[in-house]
Amino acid sequence: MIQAIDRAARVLTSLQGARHLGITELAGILELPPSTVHGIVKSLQAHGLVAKEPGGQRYMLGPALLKLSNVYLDTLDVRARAMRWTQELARRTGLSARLGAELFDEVIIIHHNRRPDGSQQMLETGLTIPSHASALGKVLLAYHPSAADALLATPLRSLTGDTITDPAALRVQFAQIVERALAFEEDEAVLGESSVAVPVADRSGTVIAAVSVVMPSSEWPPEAGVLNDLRETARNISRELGFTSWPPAVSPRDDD
Amino acid sequence: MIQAIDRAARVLTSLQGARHLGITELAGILELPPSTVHGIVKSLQAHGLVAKEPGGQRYMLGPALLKLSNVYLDTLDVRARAMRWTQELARRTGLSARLGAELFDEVIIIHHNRRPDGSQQMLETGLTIPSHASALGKVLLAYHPSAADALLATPLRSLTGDTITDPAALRVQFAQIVERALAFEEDEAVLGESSVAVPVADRSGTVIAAVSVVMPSSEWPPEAGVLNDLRETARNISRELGFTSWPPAVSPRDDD
DNA sequence: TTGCATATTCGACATTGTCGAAAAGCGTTC
DNA sequence: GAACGCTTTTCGACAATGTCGAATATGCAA
Repeated sequence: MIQAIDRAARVLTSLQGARHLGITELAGILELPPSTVHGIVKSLQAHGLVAKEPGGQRYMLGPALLKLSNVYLDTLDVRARAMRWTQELARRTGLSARLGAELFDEVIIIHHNRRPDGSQQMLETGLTIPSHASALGKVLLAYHPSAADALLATPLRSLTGDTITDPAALRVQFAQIVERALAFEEDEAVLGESSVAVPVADRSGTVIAAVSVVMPSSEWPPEAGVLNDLRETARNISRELGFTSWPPAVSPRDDD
Repeated sequence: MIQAIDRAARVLTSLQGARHLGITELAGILELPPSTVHGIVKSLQAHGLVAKEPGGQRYMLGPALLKLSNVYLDTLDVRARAMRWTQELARRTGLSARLGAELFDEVIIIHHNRRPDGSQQMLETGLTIPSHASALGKVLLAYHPSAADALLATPLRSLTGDTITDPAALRVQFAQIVERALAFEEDEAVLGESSVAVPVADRSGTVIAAVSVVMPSSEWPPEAGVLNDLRETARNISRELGFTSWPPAVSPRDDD
């Protein structure tokens, strides 16, 4: 691990949390001398990864990140394949559909279809949810034991009163998830919101993403038709990616 | 400029261009030994800025960029203020509206409202356009002379047959743009598409963004009403940002 | 204007990244 | 099915590079 790059990435992460920070504040967070931090920030700024806030002496994240992330989304094969299927899923179920991928101990939403009723809904692409509190995340963890082991070895944060933070309880769920290729979550991330998720596998059989539908907890549990639509969606996407032997199995991974 | 960070950023830029690259390919592009590149890529990967492509030995941009860029958009004060005004602009004019900011020699679209007719339109947020070929970009250059000087000192790329690549011609336009607080572009970026843009200034009077409406070239030129709506929009956003003495003037900048 | 806090510059030092060489994987060909 | 060639990955000595203290400049507040 190259120190300078590690520090640069930590600068970005700090700005991700705090939005606007001066050199001294950053130096405090990173426990480094201000002059060192200054050199790092200037280097990032030269590439547009960090920008000086207009009319201030503090720094914020830079526009180059937006361009990079746009290309990132374009690069994702799963996303391109999944889009038409999730749209159909949202249409058939009348619910909002999400496609999520693993980002360390969180799930990041890489595509989203609003529920068709047209109610005002925010743009969710790019949002992250702690894996243990979401159906998407539980799917990804269930099929990625080494990540699950690492996560369960740390204390888990509770987001609502209903978030499951007990490692043993989660392990039981993971086993059931793999067995049924289906994960649930009731009010565990957001009160009043529940979801169901299924795995998406690529040609090698590795689970690389998950699809979910989100519904008001008042409509819980989902009808059997919804579960079938969801399963079909994941199956269709996986098939497009070259995976045919549904359901997927837990596969050992390199993790490198 | 810290060398390691510069190299890391160049890795990201290379992946932005090529989507998928192996260590050897990257080493070729950056003109560095593969072992050096490997160290850099691994460091970026540890922070999710780069990821190994599923089932391959090449690398691509990573999901952490999406999270960072989402926070970037959230931190932009202009964007938050502008959204309701551009929506109104799109509604009144029946055209698609854009909000753009400077990213080196390009404009990056930080917000977008589709034209209300509901035709299928792609998501433009995050797209970049060479500044000299867009109305948004020409506004930003006209109010940022040092950037304009730097850009005009380099050869300009032609995107369509109508792209203006002559520095002298552009300088003439810049003068007119500042005078009228209005920039035009006819088929200069995309054939069949033309646009008009106006500056957005912050409390200090610095032009930090631009708003535009895009229309089919067949509807060119825009009616006076459109120009008025556009001007009003920019004025309202600027006022929300604390700038009152419309129109903005070219202001000297630190550029640091 | 003065004073304080923060950002920025500079340069000597030694920590840190670099890069050649060697090893390990992977895919492909014969 | 085994051996080749290509690419990725590991390792460690060297010196180039980043680091950080001190000094300076800048900006904000009183």
